[in-house]
Order: sequence, then structure tokens, then C-alpha cells
Amino acid sequence: MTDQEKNTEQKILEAASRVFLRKGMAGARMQEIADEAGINKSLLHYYYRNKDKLFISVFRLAIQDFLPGILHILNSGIPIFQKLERFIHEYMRVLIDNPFVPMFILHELQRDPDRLFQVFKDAGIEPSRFIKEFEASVKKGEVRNIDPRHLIVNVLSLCIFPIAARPMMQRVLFDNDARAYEAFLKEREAVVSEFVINAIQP
Amino acid sequence: MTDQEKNTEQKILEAASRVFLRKGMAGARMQEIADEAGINKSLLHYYYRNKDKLFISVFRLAIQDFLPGILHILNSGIPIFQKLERFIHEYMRVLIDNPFVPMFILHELQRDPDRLFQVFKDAGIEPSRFIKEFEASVKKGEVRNIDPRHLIVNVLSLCIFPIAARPMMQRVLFDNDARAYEAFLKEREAVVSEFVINAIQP
DNA sequence: GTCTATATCGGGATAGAC
DNA sequence: GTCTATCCCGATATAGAC
Repeated sequence: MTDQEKNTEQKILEAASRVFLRKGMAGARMQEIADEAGINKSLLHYYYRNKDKLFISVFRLAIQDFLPGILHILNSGIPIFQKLERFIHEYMRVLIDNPFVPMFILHELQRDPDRLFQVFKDAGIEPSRFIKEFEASVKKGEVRNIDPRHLIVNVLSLCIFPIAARPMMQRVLFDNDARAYEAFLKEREAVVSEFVINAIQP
Repeated sequence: MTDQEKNTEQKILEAASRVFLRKGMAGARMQEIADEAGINKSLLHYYYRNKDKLFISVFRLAIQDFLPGILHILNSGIPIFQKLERFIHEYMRVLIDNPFVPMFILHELQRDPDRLFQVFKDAGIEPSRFIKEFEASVKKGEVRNIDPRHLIVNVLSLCIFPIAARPMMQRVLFDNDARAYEAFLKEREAVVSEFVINAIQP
């Protein structure tokens, strides 16, 4: 693979990411992706034979960019409260840097659950270790008795939703002031940690 | 307007809702909507001149079906903790009955924020009363000092996300067992209330 | 109001020159 | 590897009969 080739392929993938992430598979236009990449439409087909293959590449990339750092924290051996704090902090940072990823994944996963979830599984998600660890903490009386799966869903909700629903929340609560909403999101790193920890304290 | 007309128009709107809510504006096909309504494609254009007008009708409907009950609780005069409990209970019930609405609104709002948010505003959302009320409770020391906007976002997150992200969560946490996930959602009515109230207790 | 037939158009995909 | 030109299908939209 020549340098030129690698650059073009990379340019296409980045352009396609931007377009797919905003518009979704159905809403994205090959022409728009080509324009965004500064190349001709036919070149898309040269590198990725059709729209679907290009989409899958983008979907896989979005997940791979997303999971590793997160999983690393979840599987680390630090104490439970500290782990939650670190996870929330790190996860929200990644989300703020990739604001379109959550909606994209949720929307497309709803459109074609089975096929796309396969891509997910291949990336290796495995919450069972955290669940066992949390259950042990409950038994030791370190945390309030709450189903760890509810806790997981709660934490993900509190991190992801404010990013995914930004177009609505920013308008309703902040008069569509982008700066104010960014500050609000930054605050949340601490607010969510505190909220969760208060909620599960015995 | 004859009875027949009203029925057909209604049938179309209901069919269109199902299709748009699942597939989104870009993914929905007029043919599919016609099939779903058991009528001819041309009839869609007879009642709603084009796809966009049909879509807007569905979007407006989705919002109108959604907001009134919620707003009624938020604007009622009951005490703050009780209000939160009622809101969470009622909101989750509506969400469970209309599981596709959240993703639909979020996705479409991201695609065309300004135009679609107008529909939202027309329906009359107004959180400022609740915000003032909550700030008063903070001053009286009834609740922990937390920015009410964070609380609003937290509550909405905890209610909406588990529904919107069901295709993912059900697979990751429940081995894609639909029954188990429904039970999980039912549990959440109480779990979320408890979680939130614990989190904001002084 | 409802149907069949058809026009029109946009967009994904391909052929082929360079 | 990159471009221009073009094909072809699917989907929206319209015309017109009943």
C-alpha cells in the first residue's frame, strides 16, 4: 500500500465518519462523503466497493475508538468507588470528544440490531467481572444494596444521555447557548460522580 | 370531513408513525407506509402532499402524545420529593408504552435542529417554574445543594436512556432476553426514584 | 376518495479513458 | 489511482380514469 493510497483511504474514512455519524446510514449521501473528502464519488467505490461496506468500516471504527480505554478501567483492580469515579471521568471525556458517536450507535443498532451487534461483540465487551465485583462490595456492606445492572445502566445513562440529547437540552435549558452547555457538561464530570456515590452510599 | 375520510387519514397517520419511528425520516419508505396502512401509495399524497408534510405531522403527534401528562405533573403544586416520584413513575410508564419515541425525537432533532425544535416549542415546554421551585427547596435545606438543571438532566437520563438504548443493553446485560429486560424496566420505576432521592438527600 | 399507470429525479454503482 | 460519463434502479410525485 503506497503512502498516497493510505492517505486517500484515511481521508475517505474520516469524511465518511463525519457524514455517517451526523446523518446515519440512510441519511448519508455518497456524494456528500466524496465532497467532504475532496475526491470523486467513484473513488469511494474503488476503495470500499459499496455504501454498506463503507458504513460497516465506520461503525467498527466508532466502536474501536470508544471501548478500549473504558474497558481498561472497568477491568482494573482499583477499589469500587474509585473505579466508578475514574470511569465516569474518563468516559465523559471521550464522549465530549466524540459527541456524535452515541446517537449514531444507538440509532443504527435499532435499525439492524443483530448484524451490527456482532461488530460490538467482536470488540469484546464483558460486564460480568464488574457485576461480580460489585456484588461482593454489596455483601461487604461497602455500598447500598442495589442490583449492579441497574447501577451500570444508571451510570451509562447519566454520561451518555446529556451528550446524545444535546440538541434538545441545550435549547430547553440553556437558550441554545453552546458555550454554556459545554461548561455544563464539564461540570457534570464531578456532578455525576457525586450523584452516583451519594446514591449508593449505605 | 366524512367518517371514511377521517378513518383513512387516521390509518395513514398511525401507519406512518410506526414506520417513521422505527426507520427515521430518511430510512422510511412511502411504499412501506402505504402497505402498513393497507392502502395505495398515491393516497398518501392525496392526504399529505409530500413525505415531508407527513413526517412533520408524525413528529408533532409524537410530541403531543408525550408532553401533556408530564407537564401537568411538573406544574402541579405537590411537594418536591413527591413530585419527583410521580414524575418518574408516570414518565417511565409513557416511555414503556412508546419505546420508539425517544430515539426518534433525538435522532431527528440532531438532523434538523432548528426547524424541528420549533414544533417542540409550539407544544409549550417550560422548565423555569420547576427550577425556581427546586431552588427554593435547596434554600430551605430540604434537599442537597445541586443545580436543578443537573437534576432535570439526571432524571431524564435515567428514564429515557434505558429505553432508547434497549437494543444494546438487553443484549449486553440480559443475553437478549426480552422478558427479562421488560421486568428490569418495570423494576426501574422504583429503583430510579430511590436512586434519585438518595442522591439529593441532604 | 381510491385506484393504475407513468413521469421525474436522485443516488448508488459501473465502464472505461487516462 | 483518479477522473468523466453513464447506467439503472428505487422512490417520490403526478396524471387521469373510475
